[in-house]
Order: sequence, then structure tokens, then C-alpha cells
Amino acid sequence: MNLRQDIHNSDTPVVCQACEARHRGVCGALEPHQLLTLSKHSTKLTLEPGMELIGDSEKVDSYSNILAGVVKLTKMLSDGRQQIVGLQFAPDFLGRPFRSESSINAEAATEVLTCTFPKGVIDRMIRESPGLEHKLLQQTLKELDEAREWMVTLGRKTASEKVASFLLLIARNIDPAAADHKQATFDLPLTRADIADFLGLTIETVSRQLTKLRIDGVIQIENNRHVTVKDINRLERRSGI
Amino acid sequence: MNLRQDIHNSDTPVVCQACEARHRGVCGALEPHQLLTLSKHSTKLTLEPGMELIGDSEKVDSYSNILAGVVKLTKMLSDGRQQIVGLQFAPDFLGRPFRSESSINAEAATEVLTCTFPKGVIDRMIRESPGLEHKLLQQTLKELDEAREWMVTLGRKTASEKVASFLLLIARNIDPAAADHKQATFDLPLTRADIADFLGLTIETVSRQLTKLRIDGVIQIENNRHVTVKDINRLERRSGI
DNA sequence: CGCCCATGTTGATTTCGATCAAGAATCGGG
DNA sequence: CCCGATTCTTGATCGAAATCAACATGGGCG
Repeated sequence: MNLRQDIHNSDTPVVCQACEARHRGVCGALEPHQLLTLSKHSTKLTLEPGMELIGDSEKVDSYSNILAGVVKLTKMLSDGRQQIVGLQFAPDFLGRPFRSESSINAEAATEVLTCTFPKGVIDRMIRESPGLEHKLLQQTLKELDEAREWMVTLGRKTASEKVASFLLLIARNIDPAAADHKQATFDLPLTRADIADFLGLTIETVSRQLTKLRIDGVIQIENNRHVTVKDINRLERRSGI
Repeated sequence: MNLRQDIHNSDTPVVCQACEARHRGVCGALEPHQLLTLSKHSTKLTLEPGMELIGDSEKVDSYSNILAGVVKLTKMLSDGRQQIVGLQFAPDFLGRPFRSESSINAEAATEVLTCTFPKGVIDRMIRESPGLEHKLLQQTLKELDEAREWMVTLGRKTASEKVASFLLLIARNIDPAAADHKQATFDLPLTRADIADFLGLTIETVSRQLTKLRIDGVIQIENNRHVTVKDINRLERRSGI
């Protein structure tokens, strides 16, 4: 489309030049001058695991692009039961256009790097460039697909299928080679407690199922976090497709 | 906004004049001339329970507004386990803008009345009027919220909380009075088997939990389908909020 | 009308994952 | 390097929901 943007890189703000969000993320829908405006109001933030990006406590009036790391979206019942309702990876866009009554929390699962800007600037750009709204619609549709896919996992899969499904999800998002190759290696971005909250299980059950996969030779685990999947297909067969 | 549309009703195609989709649905984002174009290509359909609106078998290249009835969106695992991943009520818009790899089925749960039009016409209108894309984004965001809310139900609620949550969902969507009043009355749009597939339970468990709610005086059931909730708050307290 | 088939209920038993409990591994900080 | 705190694993027991089984209801149709 807009080939000029990439030939004359001088049009592009310096901070954006090497940014993945400009290629695969929402910023790809912006004109150079919009990108410039946005970059003037943006700040890059580093968040430690556990830090909140969106909370129901204080309302944060900002949007972010995730540049690195993993963000978990959580919902809680009044008695403290928790469910992770989504994971977001770079270069996902984070934040809720317009308003929503639904309370959701976004928290860094790993160390996270974001490019953050005030809500107002984006909202104005949405109004003036339809391409941006189109990009947002596409990301929202993607998230809806993922949510529904996960509903099947939560509602109809066994514990062992759930854990296999989780490992596949992570492998595909973190190790790009996972898609084509047989093998994949990655660090789990979540603790056992987080995995349990994502799968609707307890930490003990997650631990037991990981152990079973390890004993059966489907995966290797080092230092609790580092996972090697020796044969992706074998893991797929265990995920209940 | 476009007050003229409603004053000069003659601008509005006859078939659209009394249509709810023009007020609360996507058609509200269309100009009179677009509505006219669309109405020329639209057909009203009546579907019996069990009939498919979107299937992975034959690809249906159409979109629909649901004018009456309830549509269930389902996903299946290869061994036949099924999960309902969403319910759609009038005047929801049904159909997938752009393409999606995710396979989903849409099936009439009750008798359903739709206003159906070919994909191409809508896709063209999306390109020329940003308001329509905005409306679609809003509906998609609403569906995403609902999906995530339901993920909490699937992952973290007990069987009895799940059944109570389901009754609340139906009450709020079918009996508009449910929101303000204490009482609500409605016909269940789903069979026990469907309810089980929506809640990630078996039909026996659903039946037992309904019986318990009936014995405890929270609901009344006549003819298996007709439900009266005597005190909505009491049902809410049982839904695990 | 009576029969059949789909739908729903109820009871008995089993099973998977939760809970309770203890110990092992890992990590960060003085 | 050691210590305490987290995080994780493993084992024993329990319980909620699944499974298996039988029966009830109800609606459509010859």
C-alpha cells in the first residue's frame, strides 16, 4: 500500500523505525504525520512481573502497544476465584476503545516493554482515519476467535488436554519456529499458579500433568520454566484438538 | 444524529420501517440510500430449531440480522465433544466480516427470523461508510466482553453457579423487565442438552441443579421450558457473581 | 386412542480433579 | 555461601460432577 513510508524512512519518527508495532501492530494503519503526533505523546515503559497495566482500581486513561513480554488479562469473582481470560503478546494492542462496563485487569506476566500513549490522542485518530478502526476491528475479531477457542478448552477438555493446549499456545506465540518445525523451545511466561488460573485448574493438577508429559517424553523441563517440546505433533495429539 | 431519517420515514424502505435492527442493530449506521440498496438484496428467512445459519460444511456467503429467536454458536472437538461459545439474540448481527480460520457453527436454537443479505453488498458498504465499521467494532467488543465473562463461568464456577448464571443470562436477554424488576418470566430457548453444552456440564447435572433451584423456591418450572424467577436478586446471589 | 421417540428426571456408582499435607527445588539478598 | 521465602512437586484423601442405568413425561402421528 503505502510503500513510500518505508522507502523514505526519514518520514518515520526515529522511535518508531525499528518498532514491530509499525509492521504487524496497529501503528501500521497510521500516516507518517499521525505516527509523528503519536510518537510525541508516547513513552516507552518497562514493567516488572505483577505490575498492573489496566486495573479497576484506578482508571488508566491510556493505550499501549506491547513491544515485548506477555500480559495476562484476568477477571475475578467476589470471593477471590480468578480466571485468566486472555494472554497478549507483542505486538498486540492493549486497551479498550470506547467504554466497557466489564471489569478486567491487565497485568504483566513477565517483564513487559510497552509503548504507551494517552487515550485521547488515539480516540481522535480513530475518528479521522478509518484504517485504524479497521485494524482495531481485526485485532478484536482475532481476540474473539481466541476467546471462543479457549472456551472449548475450559468447558470440554480434560486436565491433561488443557495443559497440552496451553503449551501449544505458548509455543506458537513465543517460538515462531513451532509452526513449521517439529521442535520448539521456550521459557514459560507464567507461573504454575497463573497456568492454573488460565486453565481453570489447581496448581497441583497443572504440576501433575506437566510431570506426566515429562515422564512420557513429550516435553523436557529445566529450572521449572524452560521447556523443550521434542515433537509438536505429539503434543497436538494430546491437546484434544 | 440523523434525525431526518426518522422524521421522513418515506426515505426508509418499507421492509425496514418497523425493524429493530435499524434502531439497535447495525442498520442504524446506514444512510437511507444504503438501506435502500441493502433492502433490495435482503430476504427475510424463518428457520426452524436445529437449522444451520453458518456451517463449516457449505460456506454460506451471507450476513444476517437476527430479528427474532435465539442462535447458538458452537464449536466441536474431533471426537464429538461440543461447546456452545455464544448465544445471539435479536437484533444481533450474525456473520464474520473478513475471513477467519476458526471454524464455528451457527444454528437456530429456537425458531429464528432473520433478515439476510449477500456478503458482498455489506463488504462494499463497510468500505464506503466508516460508521458501519464502528458499529461492527462495538458489537464485536460486546461479544468479546461476553465471551470473557463466560470464560470465568466455565473455568471457575461450580455446577450450581453455572446454572444460575445461565438463567440470569437468559432472563436479562429475553425478559427486558428482569433488569429492574424483582421477577422475570421466560421460555428457555435451549434444551437441557444445549444448556449442558453451554455450561460445560452433562444434561444430568443441569437437570439436578434446576431441580435444586426449584425445590429451594428460587425458580418455578412449567412444562420443562417455562421458567419464573421469583426473586432475581436471590438468583444473582447463587450465580457466584 | 395408544404407541413411539425425543426429552427430561432421578438414583447408584465411579472417577477425575480438588483439597489437605508435607517435603523438595529454586531464587534473591545479606 | 547460606538462609528464608517462594514456587513447585508428590502423596493421601475427599468430594463434585461424570457415568451408567432406569424410569417418567409429553408431543406427534398413524
